[in-house]
Amino acid sequence: MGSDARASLVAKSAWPKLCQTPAAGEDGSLSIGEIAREYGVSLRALRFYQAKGLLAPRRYGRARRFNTADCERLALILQGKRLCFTLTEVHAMLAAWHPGNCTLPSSRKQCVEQISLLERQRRDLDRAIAELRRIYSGMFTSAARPTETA
Amino acid sequence: MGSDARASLVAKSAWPKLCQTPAAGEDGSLSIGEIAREYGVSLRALRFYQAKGLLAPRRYGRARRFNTADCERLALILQGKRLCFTLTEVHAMLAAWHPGNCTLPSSRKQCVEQISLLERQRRDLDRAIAELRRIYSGMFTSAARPTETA
DNA sequence: TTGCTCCTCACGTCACGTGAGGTGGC
DNA sequence: TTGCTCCTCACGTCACGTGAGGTGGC
Repeated sequence: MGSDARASLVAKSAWPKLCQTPAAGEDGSLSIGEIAREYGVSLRALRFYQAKGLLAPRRYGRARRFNTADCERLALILQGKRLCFTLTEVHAMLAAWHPGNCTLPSSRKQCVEQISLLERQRRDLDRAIAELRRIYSGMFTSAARPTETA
Repeated sequence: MGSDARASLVAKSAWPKLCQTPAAGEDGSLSIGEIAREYGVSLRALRFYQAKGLLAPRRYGRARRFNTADCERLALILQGKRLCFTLTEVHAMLAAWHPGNCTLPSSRKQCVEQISLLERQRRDLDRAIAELRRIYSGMFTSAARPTETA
């Protein structure tokens, strides 16, 4: 292991032109695989968030490196998704976001409107569940044993 | 109006080769515009359901005509959507559906599984709403007036 | 040479929305 | 000629999933 570490240092002191990837944990940054595991998201999702301008990891050659600020942004993105905001909305909120703010939605209006949107969705869900339960019950009454529901 | 109706009858008795569209209501069938208005769906949605094999209206030339059976199928499709089934699921349920059955899901298993899916979604919605309310409340305590929530 | 991790296209999914450009009968 | 209704492509939206084909270091 000791000779391996030394070999790594040697390689670092003579960085090749096309591959300047820091070794894992060397500068506290994470590879795409590491941040994916850490936050429970797919590699594809991370690349997609970057393509949409939500994340902007550093590049070392072609490889991505996510630092602490990137991790914080990802946490905010995932909070936004949990709260059912679209990525377009998350993008706008991140643009208006300032350090020290630990939650994504920054205005009362955003909260109120999202709450009423989600409450409407919940009512639709409640109706669907109630209708499914009625149908389920009807399957017993219309079946061979008409007294089963009694 | 009388002469209009007669003209329509004349036209019917000498149907042109490329346009055999029956006049509105003449055979009880509906044009795409009529069924769209009747059921509150878009023309695009109706064409999409047809492309997916969920509807199969008759053709008179290029125009579509929806008869009573098509209307019944559309009602079932819309019920399936209200119950949050995917169109793929609706397609399979329609294939297994037999006349006299007035609801779409035909097995208890389908009902039970859909109910548990929707209940899971409702729990996620509940959590999101609760989190948004906490954030909203926090905006008052962390703002200029710290006693506002008391 | 094999295995692992990373990369970039690029098409697929889901349920349509939205033009574009054309037809047909009053 | 205008207005209405219908038509067929075909690309756009949303948030990724899923290969395909290639690279780089151990």
